[in-house]
Amino acid sequence: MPPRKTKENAGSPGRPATISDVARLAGVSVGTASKALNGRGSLREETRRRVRSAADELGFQPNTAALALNSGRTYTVGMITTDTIGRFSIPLMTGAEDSLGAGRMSVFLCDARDDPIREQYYLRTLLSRRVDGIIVTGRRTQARAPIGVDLPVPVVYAFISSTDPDDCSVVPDEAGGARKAVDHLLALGRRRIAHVTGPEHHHSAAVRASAAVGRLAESGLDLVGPPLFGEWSEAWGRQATGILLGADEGFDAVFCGSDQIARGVADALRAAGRRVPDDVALVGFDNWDVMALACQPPLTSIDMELEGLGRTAADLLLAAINGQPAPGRHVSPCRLVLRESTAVPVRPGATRVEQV
Amino acid sequence: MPPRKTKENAGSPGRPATISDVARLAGVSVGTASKALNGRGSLREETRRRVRSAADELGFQPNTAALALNSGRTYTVGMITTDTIGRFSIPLMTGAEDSLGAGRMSVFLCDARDDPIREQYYLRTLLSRRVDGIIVTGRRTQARAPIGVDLPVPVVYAFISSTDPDDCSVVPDEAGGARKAVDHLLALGRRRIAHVTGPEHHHSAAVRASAAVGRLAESGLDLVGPPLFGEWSEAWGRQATGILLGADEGFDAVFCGSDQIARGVADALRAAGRRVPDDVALVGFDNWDVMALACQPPLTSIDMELEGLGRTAADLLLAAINGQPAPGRHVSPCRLVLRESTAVPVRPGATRVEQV
DNA sequence: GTTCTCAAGGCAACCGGTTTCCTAATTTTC
DNA sequence: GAAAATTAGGAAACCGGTTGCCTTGAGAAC
Repeated sequence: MPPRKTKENAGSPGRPATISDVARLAGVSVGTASKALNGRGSLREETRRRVRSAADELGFQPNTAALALNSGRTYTVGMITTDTIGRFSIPLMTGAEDSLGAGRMSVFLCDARDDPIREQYYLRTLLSRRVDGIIVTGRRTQARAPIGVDLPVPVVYAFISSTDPDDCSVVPDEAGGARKAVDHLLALGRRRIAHVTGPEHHHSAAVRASAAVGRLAESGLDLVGPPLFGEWSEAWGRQATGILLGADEGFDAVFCGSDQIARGVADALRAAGRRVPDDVALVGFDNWDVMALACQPPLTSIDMELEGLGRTAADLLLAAINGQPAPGRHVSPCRLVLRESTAVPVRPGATRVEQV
Repeated sequence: MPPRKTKENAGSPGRPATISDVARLAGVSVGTASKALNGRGSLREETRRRVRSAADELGFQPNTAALALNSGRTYTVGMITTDTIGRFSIPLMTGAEDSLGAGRMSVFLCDARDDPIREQYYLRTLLSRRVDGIIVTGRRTQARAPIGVDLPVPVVYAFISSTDPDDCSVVPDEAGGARKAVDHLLALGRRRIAHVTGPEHHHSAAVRASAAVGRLAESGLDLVGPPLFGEWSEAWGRQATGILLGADEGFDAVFCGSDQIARGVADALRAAGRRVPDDVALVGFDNWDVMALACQPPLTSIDMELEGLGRTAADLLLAAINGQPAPGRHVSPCRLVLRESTAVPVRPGATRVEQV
């Protein structure tokens, strides 16, 4: 007795069933089979049923290459991370993939590793595969040269942006996030705020620092000392704390350019006997759970909502594919996430208000 | 004057050039154009040149859907992460993508988010797209039910493994890694070793713990106290350290089930006045740079070489696609990475030997 | 009984390539 | 100078679907 073919393995693992197989089994022509399966043409209900059950029996799945060939659409998009896939790319990818999957699009993943040659190679590959659109992401928010000019498909930049203002980019409002951090500290009554952040030449560090300085100026205040530019590391956070503690000026809050730096600051403050948040309130940036939650105490931080950013980018791309492009920079707000590093000590009768 | 068409934007952004366009421009038939571009048939060198330059001028890239249709191969593989894309998936994906890209394969990314429905949906999608193969990854090393039976394409499981021993799986040798950690501590002369790790029901925690216990037993030693099962968090590391310090037995080393736990242990030890590595040597697991390097002191750890694992998985998949399947579990070794948390204090005349 | 109408479904072109087979032109051979 | 051999390149089938158009047959209208 030959092996019984079930619905699941029918035709497998040999060659996947084609519509000709279905048509033959149902006793109709391929054209009719196609119409039956897609609800086109005028067919008897009984015929449609026969074709459908034949398709089921064979486990028929239309070959998307064939569909692509005559629809001109592949229902496929490319996602190029210009630098290595990392902590920032993941939520972006997850969000984008989420929206695209809902639109029945599949995603080609391309990791260009900061190599322009790889990038162009992937671009050619994607175009050759006739993707319906491309999402470009990266680790840095700094604007970059467009990935190509006059491309035959729409492109959306997510997190990073394109230097061409007519390209569609979706970026987090880092400056707004920095202002929210400062506003929060001011609302807590802190007036002597220091800023420790990453390299001065790093776009995010520069933007966040100048936004923080700007907001303080609006309140007639100055930062305690200049912004301390260094590395995006805990070690730098610890080191910078030493600098702050050694200076003449006192401080009652530190706004950090990243959660890693903030955590280094927290550790160094604790080692020096300063209490967080009582003596020094602390705000980080990124809301990276691994850092923010493990920090002692857990860290108030600015969340760039990257997953939402990825979803927005995907939605804009889908719209562009459908002929509704939305060129330009789309700035999406950051969110302040409150934790104990800025918690106001609970006083009887006081109500804790979350501000966003 | 009409916009000058350059080599880059020729034909764009309208419709991408087809081989018919190339043929027409070169004044030959499509068949001849195809032969010229692929080095087939017998053509005059001058004709080939004419066709090639026409293709260049139009920026011609063959439509891969058409290629797929008559070669039966799509040069495409699917990568399904059964649970959310995370810290472990990234190096796996990077490694796999690396090997696959070298084989001119493109990668479809599918994030199943621990949802069996999504997983099956993605599987159907991939099969409909006629991928040449599938890589299944996940966050946990525990064996899982096969993603499908009698699939028409080869499947390789990476990091996770399939419960079907005939499926091809590539997994890290976690037990071997744990033994390397214990061996290292023993070689340093430590005899009173404790173990702090994740949840008891978590496969990795169980495997690593029992391998550590087993290796100690081979040396006639016991763990200090039972393995401390808890969470994969720094907080648990700190808490477990409290338990260890409160117990009667002394300890001179802690092997931790993860770098996060190890870092919690390091912080708690320091807070309690114990020196690392002088009083207590510390080994982590995962070699997660963010944790291992920021730890004070930097953490000796076990690296599962996930990127290599991803590459291996991809290589095995490519081999299977080319008719050379290698069924079964493929175990790949872990590597001990030495850092200061187990550094032997430098004595004059002593040479530091790295052991792997 | 003849013509008209309409439903049902087959035929074939098409999407963009590759490849096989065949023809026409040129060169070689005697 | 005619036959054979070789070369260059065109025509068409094919991959797996979709779709417009045409054919067929049955029932309705006259």
